[in-house]
Amino acid sequence: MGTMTDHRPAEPMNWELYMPGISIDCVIFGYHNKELKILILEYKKSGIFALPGGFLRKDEELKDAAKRVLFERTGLRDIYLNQFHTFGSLKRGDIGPMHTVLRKNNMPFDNRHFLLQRFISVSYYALVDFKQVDPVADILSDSCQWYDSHHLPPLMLDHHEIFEKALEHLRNNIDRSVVGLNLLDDTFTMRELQNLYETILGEKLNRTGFHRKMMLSGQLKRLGKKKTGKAHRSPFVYKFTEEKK
Amino acid sequence: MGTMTDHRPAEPMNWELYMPGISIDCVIFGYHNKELKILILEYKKSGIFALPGGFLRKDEELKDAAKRVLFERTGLRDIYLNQFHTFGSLKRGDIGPMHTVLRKNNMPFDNRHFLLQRFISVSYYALVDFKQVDPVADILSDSCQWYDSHHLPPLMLDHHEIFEKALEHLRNNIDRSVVGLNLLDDTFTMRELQNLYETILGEKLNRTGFHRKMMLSGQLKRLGKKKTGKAHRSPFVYKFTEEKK
DNA sequence: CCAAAAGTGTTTTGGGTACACCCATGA
DNA sequence: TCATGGGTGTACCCAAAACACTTTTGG
Repeated sequence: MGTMTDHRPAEPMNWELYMPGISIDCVIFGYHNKELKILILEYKKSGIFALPGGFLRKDEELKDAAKRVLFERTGLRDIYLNQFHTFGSLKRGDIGPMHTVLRKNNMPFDNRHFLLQRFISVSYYALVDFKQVDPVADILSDSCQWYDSHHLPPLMLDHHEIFEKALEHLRNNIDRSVVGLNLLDDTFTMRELQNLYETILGEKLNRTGFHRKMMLSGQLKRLGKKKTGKAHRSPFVYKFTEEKK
Repeated sequence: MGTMTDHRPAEPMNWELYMPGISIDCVIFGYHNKELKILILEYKKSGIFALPGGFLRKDEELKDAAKRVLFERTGLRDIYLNQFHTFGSLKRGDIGPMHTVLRKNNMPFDNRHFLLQRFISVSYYALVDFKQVDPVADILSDSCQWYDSHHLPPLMLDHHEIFEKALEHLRNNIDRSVVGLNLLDDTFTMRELQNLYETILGEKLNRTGFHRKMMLSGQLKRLGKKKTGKAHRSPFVYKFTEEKK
């Protein structure tokens, strides 16, 4: 769509309401066509790509801020959000890119502008339903869209490092979380679930072993058969016993 | 000892050099007499207990800041330091305790004092050699000492929650790190190493299984026998093959 | 010789992988 | 009936746990 909805800030931000020097960045994972997708936004007219991020309000819990940022960028609420690291590299203090953004947008600023300071980034990752996301650009960015994780545009500052660390955490925690819950349809075949796991982990898994492990985990409930129209036995479809978050 | 050494700041801090709103807290684990110890400092004349913490200089890498803070509080360098979480609860904005500290110390301040703002805390944990630590109080605190992790004093703000999360991370990562390297003497018996693991994990471990696993890990080198003076076979002593950090 | 703790060999178990085989389906 | 992919039983491997046994030491 691209239309501005009322919950998303259309007015210039009042920087006084925000904690200086602290940003929140989100690595938002989606899944489509056996590809792991990441949500990336592009700043207006500048050709600068970045993870969707935001800032911490002075009266706001850190976790709430992450949820709000995610909501403002994707319209999604109550998503599984995981804080995984805080980045504080001095390279983050490179004001070049943001300088460009402000200049290209004819926004007045001096060197003490809120956006031109050093930030440390408290970073979260989220798994969201690819199909339910309506990426909408905000006042500073003119595009917000999914990129295949293998073909990301060059990202500003250390955002690529942030993405890599998020992926590392996602891979390490894949067994402890119900990964498919937000990344697949309500019902899915075992092969579809396995494809998702293989995409995230970046490696092939044993088919029968995967099948057995998933069934023994108790996370799955088997429903009826699915007609594929293909020349082979029709697979069962499954759903997660846990409710969608 | 308690004497001020030259590397520790004796002068009032120049708050201009520091990032506002960002603190660094360290959960420093030691080990002694089958007890897990935590380093806690007490603010002068106020009866307020806190984790040793500090602030991030504007020109400083986050990780370097954590190392510096640890150094200033314990005199230890180059310790295994692990960032595990960033805490941002609004309760952290409770200025009561710090207000008390400043007042009791007759330090001039107004409500915009650096220490009286909301902080988010980037938190690290470290494993240090109990015996090599010379806890020295700094300008704001009048004691800095080890506490048994089961008998901590009431800690300010959310510091107890920080400690609990650090312990959780320590337990989860115990297999992936050479836990005893800084927590035991240079040489130790297998039983002493097992005692350490059991103390950290808070549960009994199988003796023979532990023995075998440790030997197979390749982390240990067996040295000579140790005379215990007890009425039983004398154990071997071991050391880590990896160098002390 | 006994008790206590250390060290080690043997057995059992359980999870993971590999492989074989059957099943269902449409061409 | 063949090819294809889904589901399941069986065999095997390896690491961890459980157990038994021996060794060493001081009393």
